[in-house]
Amino acid sequence: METGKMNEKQIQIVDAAEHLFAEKGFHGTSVRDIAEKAQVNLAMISYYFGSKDQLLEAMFEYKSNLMATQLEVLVHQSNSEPLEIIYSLIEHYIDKVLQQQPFHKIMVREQVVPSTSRVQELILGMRKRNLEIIHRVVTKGQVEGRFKKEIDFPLLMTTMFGAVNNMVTTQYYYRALSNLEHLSDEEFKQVIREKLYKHLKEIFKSTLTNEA
Amino acid sequence: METGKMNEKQIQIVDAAEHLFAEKGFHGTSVRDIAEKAQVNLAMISYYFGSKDQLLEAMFEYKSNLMATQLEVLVHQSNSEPLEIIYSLIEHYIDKVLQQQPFHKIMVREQVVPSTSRVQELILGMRKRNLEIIHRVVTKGQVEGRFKKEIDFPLLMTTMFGAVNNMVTTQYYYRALSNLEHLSDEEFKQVIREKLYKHLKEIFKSTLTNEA
Amino acid sequence: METGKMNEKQIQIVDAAEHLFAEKGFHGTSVRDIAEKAQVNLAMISYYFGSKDQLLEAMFEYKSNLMATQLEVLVHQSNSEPLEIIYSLIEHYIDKVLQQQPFHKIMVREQVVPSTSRVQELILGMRKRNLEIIHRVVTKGQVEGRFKKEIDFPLLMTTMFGAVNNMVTTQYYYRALSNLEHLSDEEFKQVIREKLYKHLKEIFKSTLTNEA
Amino acid sequence: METGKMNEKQIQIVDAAEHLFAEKGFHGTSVRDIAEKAQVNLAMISYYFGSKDQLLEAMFEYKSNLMATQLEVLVHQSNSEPLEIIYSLIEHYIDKVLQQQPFHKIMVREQVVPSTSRVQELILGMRKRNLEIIHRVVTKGQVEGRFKKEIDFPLLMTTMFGAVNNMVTTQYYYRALSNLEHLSDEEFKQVIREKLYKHLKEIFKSTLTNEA
DNA sequence: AATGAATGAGGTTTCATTCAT
DNA sequence: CATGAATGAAACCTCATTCAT
Repeated sequence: METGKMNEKQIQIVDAAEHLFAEKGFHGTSVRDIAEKAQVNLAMISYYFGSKDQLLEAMFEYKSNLMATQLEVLVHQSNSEPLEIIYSLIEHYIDKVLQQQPFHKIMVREQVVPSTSRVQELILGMRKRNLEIIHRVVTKGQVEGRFKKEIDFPLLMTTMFGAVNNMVTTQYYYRALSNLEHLSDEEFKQVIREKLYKHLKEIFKSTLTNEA
Repeated sequence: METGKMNEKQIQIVDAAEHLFAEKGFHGTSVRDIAEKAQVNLAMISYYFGSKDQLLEAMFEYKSNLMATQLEVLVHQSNSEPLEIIYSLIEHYIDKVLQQQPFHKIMVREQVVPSTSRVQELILGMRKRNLEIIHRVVTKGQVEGRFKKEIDFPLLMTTMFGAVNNMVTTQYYYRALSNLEHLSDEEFKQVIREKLYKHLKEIFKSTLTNEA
Repeated sequence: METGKMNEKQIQIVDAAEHLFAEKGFHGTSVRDIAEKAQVNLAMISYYFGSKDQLLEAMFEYKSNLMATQLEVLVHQSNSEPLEIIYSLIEHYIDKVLQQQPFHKIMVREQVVPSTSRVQELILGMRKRNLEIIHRVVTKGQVEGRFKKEIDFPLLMTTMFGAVNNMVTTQYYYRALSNLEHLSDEEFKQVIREKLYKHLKEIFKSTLTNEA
Repeated sequence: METGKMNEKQIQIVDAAEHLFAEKGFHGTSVRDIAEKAQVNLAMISYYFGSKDQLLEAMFEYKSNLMATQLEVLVHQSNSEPLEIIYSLIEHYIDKVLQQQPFHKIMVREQVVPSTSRVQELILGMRKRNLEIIHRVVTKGQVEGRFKKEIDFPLLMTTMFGAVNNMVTTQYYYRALSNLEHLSDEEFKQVIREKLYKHLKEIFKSTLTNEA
């Protein structure tokens, strides 16, 4: 399945699958469910994607391509301070996740298993790419003397990924515990976006620099 | 299923299920798999737990009780500074998660869906309990003038839960990215324990206090 | 399983089974249901009766003995006219069925299959005995010149059995169609008892004799 | 399941199920048995009917429609005497039952329980329809002064249903008791058809009219 | 290119029964 | 004598996939 070569029906299917996998998990979703939600003939899924597994793979190929595009641009465009670049990367990541919530829920579930499937390869690839990009910026900051010398990037990334993913996957709890049930979904999304911006920036700042 | 009233066979089953659910997900695991792994007759699972769903519930009841015990003790025993108490709570939480890794992987998966099942109730309950405990300590710190006045507890908790859970569920990636494959599982566990201790303490410190 | 040698627990079981078989059929009832209704340990059913099948057999032995007792007496005691004897036999049969409704419902279900099980043997035996008794009376009536010469007893019996059984098994429909829902169960029972008395006597009279 | 829209495979299944349910009862028959007898894949039964219960329902919808067709015609076509119309209705009913013996055996079993399932609804519907039709004819006879004024239709119907059903379900006994084992099945069917014709006509005549 | 029909495999659960005590 | 624990067999159903058209 070559990326970007999906026709309308295929996208319908992937979209339906995305929401269902996010909600009920891969195994908890039947191809029948997907066909129904996508308003597509049951056999079309095998016809287009070969199998349910391959549908998931295609989805990851498709989505990971959609996501990994502009990071490079972000880094190179800005000539500002390393911390500012980091900030914009953080914002970018949070935005992406909040835009692609269902897909991230799927990732949270599927990354649990360290199997060597195509899907895990893709996740690892995404992680690596993200890590390298931020690594370069951080190194730059270190060279410039603005960042600490000893920094555990993977751990910092884990913190960011973990905090954001946890917020997305457990927003229901967060909403209840913060008494934000009166907000619309969109308003609530804005609230957590801003909160995550601020919070993660502070964490990165205090972890990377010596400033308070 | 009353908690703490499990016999040996029941514990065998729950243990087997725990590992399989963690690895392959709830729907990805068949009761046959569980019976096989637990070396128990297939029908015994229904016999003891009624159904696969109820087995999961029983597991959550059982485990959540195992986990929620000593937090209170920790808080009340120590008469030291609020930050020290917080630190010990953080350590305690990290220890628990690292000890109960399979169970936490299950939680990560199952907490995704905001349904109103018994399981989600239990997760919410655990979260609430944890939140209240830390809330009290933080409030104490605020009253004593040691902590900032404006603190978003749920967000801070989300960060801790997220970072730790993400580390646990994606340790495979972390290990690869940090070039720690040469360590034994146990050594690696020690490493991330210490890293998480330090890292989260710093985050809490910088978030709660005005110190660097 | 010798008849009449049942202890209290066994009778409890048979009673429970009787009602459940009547309501849900033999196969539709599980031994668990029976044990529960009889408030008896599950294993006791196999223990006392050997198997579910044998429980049914024991029930039939027990019940058929209970039922077949006084018919002979009825015939011999009365020296009155044949038609009067027939009448009292009809009444006796109707009374028995109305008293033993659950058991008759079971019979209606179980007599459907012409297998050669012990149960069907018992049903056939009961039928034969009943037939012989009425046959003797009818023959007497014929000899005395009061009854027609050509009479199809089995058909007449079938009519009686069929009408009464159908009334018992479908009393729900009859009650609805006759607008008798306002009556209590006991009152309704009295009503259909009297109706069946009268109706069947008329049928027997017009079938057996030349009178209007 | 829309009536009359069954394809060949579906009819195969329903036919197989009909015979098995008649012989062994609904619960005594497994879907495996049905699939085997219908020479059809096991999964097709769920595929076409959803479940075993729904298969029974579909069967009842299908059969009850097959049966309820020409009664009206019978009544309206004949301009003859009420009693003659009644006679033709009786014959029609007996013919139907003898043609559809397996289905009637199922009805006898299933009508026992006064639950509010779809199946019982359908049985009640059939009964009501039949009752209304004969009711109109009887009323006509009463208006014309040919029939008695006080007649219990439901009871008379019960007698007819009961006698015919009992004959069908217990024909094995009847055959043995009447020494008709030497006849072929078809011959035996003819015999009981004629016997039931004659017998039920006499019963209706003597019940409805004042003639001998 | 697209699909309605069909299916083999495997899912969970319930069953009647037995066994050790 | 009685029973809680255990089990093999079979129940019904759903699954992902394929095939003929």
